[in-house]
Amino acid sequence: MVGAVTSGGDAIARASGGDPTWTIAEIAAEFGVTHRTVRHYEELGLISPERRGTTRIYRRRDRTRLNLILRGKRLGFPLEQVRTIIDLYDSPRGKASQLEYCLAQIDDRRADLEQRRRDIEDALAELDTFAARCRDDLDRLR
Amino acid sequence: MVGAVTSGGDAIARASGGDPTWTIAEIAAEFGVTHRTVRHYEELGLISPERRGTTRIYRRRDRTRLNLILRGKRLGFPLEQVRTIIDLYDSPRGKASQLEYCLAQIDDRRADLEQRRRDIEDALAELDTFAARCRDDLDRLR
DNA sequence: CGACCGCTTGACGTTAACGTCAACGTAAAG
DNA sequence: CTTTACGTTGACGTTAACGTCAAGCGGTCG
Repeated sequence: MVGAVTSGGDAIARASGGDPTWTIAEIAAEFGVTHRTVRHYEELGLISPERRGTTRIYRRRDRTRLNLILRGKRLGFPLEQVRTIIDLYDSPRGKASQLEYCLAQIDDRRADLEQRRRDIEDALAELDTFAARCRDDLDRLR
Repeated sequence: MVGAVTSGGDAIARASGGDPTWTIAEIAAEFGVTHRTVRHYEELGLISPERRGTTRIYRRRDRTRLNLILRGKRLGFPLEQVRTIIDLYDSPRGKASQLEYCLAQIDDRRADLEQRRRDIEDALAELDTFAARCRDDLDRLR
């Protein structure tokens, strides 16, 4: 075994010289999903790990994407929409027209996220007033 | 036609004396969903409109619930989870034990919503730095 | 009175996001 | 060299959230 490994039950970095890689099982376990889920994301083109022969090899880039995907899911975005934002993040931005398109897309996403933020603020505010009423009622019962 | 109606293409309040009611078509149109969707929510027990004979009659209470449902959907909550929060809002709160249960539930929901808010803040922050980089690149192209 | 409109119920279809199962390859371990 | 563990490709199953007919009922308009 080579290389300084921080260990601790985590997935272990392979390829002593290069950057660390992970197997599908390690990735799945670490992100709290099944290997089927990971494969599903690949089928949809959300991630595209390298192959050593037929075996999938995951790198940092894939982990970054998985984080984006799972956050998107927590936020309730459909995977297709998650794809558009991932594609946005590594779309070609060489030409001015492409950059302007990116900026436009970003504005769209911003608007969407801010709508959700408002919804969340509203929901939290309602919960708070409801909780206050509950506490009042509880106090009055004593 | 009786009663002060603000009109304007909106659904019109019926039942001159009592409180306003709406048909399923009006409700659906106003909330931007299909009547099938409204019926689906009823099948899941999320709303339970009155009946005049066989026809559904929607009141303010149903509209409140529909607002909760649709906001829950925008936030990506499954309808079953939406139901739990709706049920929470009009659950019995006469006894202290019930009020304490409510407060506990509220804390759960709060935690969930705050996680989502963090996710959204993160996503917005990333979008912002990405947008800044895009604008930089764009400036440098001139 | 017939036609039409809106409402209702039932039942089957569809899409997204996986779950699950079978069958196979391969590489290290006994 | 066989067993065992992990990985891979299909392919079909499942659940949620509706969509989409089909068929029937009840008022009202001409």
